[in-house]
Amino acid sequence: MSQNTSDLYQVKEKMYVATDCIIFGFQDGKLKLLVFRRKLAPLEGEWSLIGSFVRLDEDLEIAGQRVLREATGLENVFMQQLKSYGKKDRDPGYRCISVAQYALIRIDQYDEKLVEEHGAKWYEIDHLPLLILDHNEMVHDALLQLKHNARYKPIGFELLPEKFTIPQLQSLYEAIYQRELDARNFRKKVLSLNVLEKLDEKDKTGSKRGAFLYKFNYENYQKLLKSGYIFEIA
Amino acid sequence: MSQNTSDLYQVKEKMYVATDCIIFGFQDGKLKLLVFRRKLAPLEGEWSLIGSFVRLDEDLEIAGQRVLREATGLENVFMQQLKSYGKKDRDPGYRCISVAQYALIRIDQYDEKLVEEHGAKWYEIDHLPLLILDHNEMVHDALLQLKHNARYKPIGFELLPEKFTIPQLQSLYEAIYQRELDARNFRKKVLSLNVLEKLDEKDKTGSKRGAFLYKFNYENYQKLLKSGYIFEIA
DNA sequence: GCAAAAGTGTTAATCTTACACCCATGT
DNA sequence: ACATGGGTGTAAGATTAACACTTTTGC
Repeated sequence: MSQNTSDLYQVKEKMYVATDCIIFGFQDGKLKLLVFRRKLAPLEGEWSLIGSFVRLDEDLEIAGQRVLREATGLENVFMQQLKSYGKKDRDPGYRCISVAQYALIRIDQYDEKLVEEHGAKWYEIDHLPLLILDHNEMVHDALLQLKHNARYKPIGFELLPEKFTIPQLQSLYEAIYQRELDARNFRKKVLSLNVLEKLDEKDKTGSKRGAFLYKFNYENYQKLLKSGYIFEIA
Repeated sequence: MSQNTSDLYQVKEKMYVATDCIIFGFQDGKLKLLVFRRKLAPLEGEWSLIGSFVRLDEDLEIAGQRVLREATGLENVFMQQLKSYGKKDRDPGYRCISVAQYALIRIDQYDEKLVEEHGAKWYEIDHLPLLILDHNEMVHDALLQLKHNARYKPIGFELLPEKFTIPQLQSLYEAIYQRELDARNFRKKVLSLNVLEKLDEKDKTGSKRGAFLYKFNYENYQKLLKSGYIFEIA
């Protein structure tokens, strides 16, 4: 009976639902995180992940895409739910639960300009500033998840340009795993999966000799999955 | 400017936050799910996961433990967050986001009685009834997660009694993975991890000869982790 | 011509898989 | 004595890990 009473009581208790975005990028061989100066009190001016309250008339996933669009101008970005943070006192102002979602975006000149306009900054993942609330915890959890997921799913490619070289891909994985990989074994492994399509172009930015460019072939990846073979890098 | 206006507007929009529990158990060689008859309109009497609104003054994790306690009488149960479900129209009555958490519990006679008192029923995982809302989707996602996590973390033991035999453990993993395992290879693998402590007792319920009982040794598991060796079963 | 990154194979070690018979005991 | 599940080892195949030199080209 006391249970029922309390249940009825609780029915009235709505709370704020926010979504915060952990935005990863890759540039100059470094894994980077996009952080923002908070624009509202309390904690105005502190470093923070970008986030927003979820609207009553929008799906959670849509809210994440909206936040990203409003903050960076980017659309159709790879995004995946991490987990929800719901400690009762995680936000000092009011009771608020936050659904963290992480995004992988391709940094290029265009993006960088947009980002600057929005007052944001890319930080190297191992030189992050102190973030508000539980945002550092979110980043930590997201990085663990990224390390894990990049290994078993081809999500790393979301961080690279459409055309990339094998050394670039290796450098990305080294940044994610935070350890060095053997170039010969790495090349052998990724090529053996048959999901990379070799192009007739070379990228000369990385060396005088130039390295061949590749594209990720999604159809071949689907075939790989159907064959029962397990995608795994490192 | 229109962004700012809408942001301010949105600040007022709270919503219901619920948590739903996917409760797994293991009995008679089968992986089972605990489902409940919904007690409130709408959809009263339909099969459902057990859940509750999260209270303003309780952590998300605590809410999960409370739900489980109220529904089954069990305390200190293994529980882990799955993900949050936030489609805007997932609940026809009102806007509500649900944080799904999955629990692993040891079924025994005592538990079964409690469960019955609460009007719940254990269903085999591959003969589930139709559940309300997006609950079947939650179960599906939880099962995928369980398959994955049981492989890399010693959470399977949460489903077994404190003392168990190797054949029981194998049967559990077969139920989770939904495929048969080779008895010799399985035994070799789990014993090689050095996290099982062999007891001087035998369990005779499974055969005339009886099988030795083992206990999971958490300290040894910690040592295994520190050694850098990767826990993996199958 | 030299510095700098791209590209290429082999071997040993490890891990995984497949597979068949004897053991202990209750009936 | 027999039926039932418990317990044991080995060999072939697959995967991983370690390792060094040649190629190309801009300067």
